Amino acid sequence: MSSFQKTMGRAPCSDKAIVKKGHWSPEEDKQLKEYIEKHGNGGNWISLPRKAGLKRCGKSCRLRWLNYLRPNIKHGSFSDTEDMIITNLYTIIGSRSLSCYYLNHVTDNEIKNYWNTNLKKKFSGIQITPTKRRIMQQKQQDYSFPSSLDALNHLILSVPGIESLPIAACLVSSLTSTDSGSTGSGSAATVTVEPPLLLQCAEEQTCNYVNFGASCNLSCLSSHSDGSASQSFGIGDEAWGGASSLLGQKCELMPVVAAAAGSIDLCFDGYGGAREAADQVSMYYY
DNA sequence: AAATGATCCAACCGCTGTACT
DNA sequence: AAGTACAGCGGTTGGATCATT
Repeated sequence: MSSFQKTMGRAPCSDKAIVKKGHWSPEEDKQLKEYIEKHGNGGNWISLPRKAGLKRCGKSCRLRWLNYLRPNIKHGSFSDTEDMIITNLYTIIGSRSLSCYYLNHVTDNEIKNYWNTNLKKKFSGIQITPTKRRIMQQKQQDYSFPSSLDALNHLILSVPGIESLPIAACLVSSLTSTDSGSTGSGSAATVTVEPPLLLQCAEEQTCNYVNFGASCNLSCLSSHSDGSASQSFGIGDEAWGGASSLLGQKCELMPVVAAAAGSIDLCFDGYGGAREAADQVSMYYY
């Protein structure tokens, strides 16, 4: 290390005269792998490439090791369950690293790429504001679950008649209330769903919704793609009237929901009732 | 078979946070 | 308190590959 680097901070990672960029060759991979397996990184990635005889910067070596060379890294397609976990955690928490925690042997970079190339399009137009995310994270702590996923799974499984988790992708939509009424008072909040969160079904079919209200009350409704509700009933004292308003007036089925017609579609709304409707977030499972 | 456009994904960039001196 | 090294993150890039014409 030069005296400059020793006194003034990290070595530059962009010295093009010295540092090679771009894809790694098999020889470089072998060199890096053998060195790390023999010596470890020594707690110093910056000096590693020099010691290993590589014309790469330390950061590049670190990424190559973490994302590709280290043992037990999985590459390839994701299962439905993994898809669900990634979607949930990436959407709710906004963290790819947390997804890594649940999906052993999958790198954050791979999750990020998978999200960007496969899932992002699926959920385009759906946005979680920092405020909403903060509320959800707070609620997650309130429930004392290690993750939002656990909290969701727990709540879903607590519903009578649901004995296994659906193979699910999670859609998140924001609901806005046109009044500040409380479901607890018996008045039904009027809820509108803002496009393009709900999209038109390709063909008429019936989907079954289960809405998890803020007080774990349920509304189970069936609707047609034209928006009409053919059945509506509540479970519990405070069935969320807003849901029927939603289905009766505005509901248009999401393509992914429609694709799963016949199965139960779960709408989780556990992060606040009509009182907090402006910050509500619902998750639709199929 | 060749050209073109779309998609995928490894790698890079720039930034922030944290631990340490 | 300030500087340094490193980890980690989100965003982006560009080459490789695939699909379509």
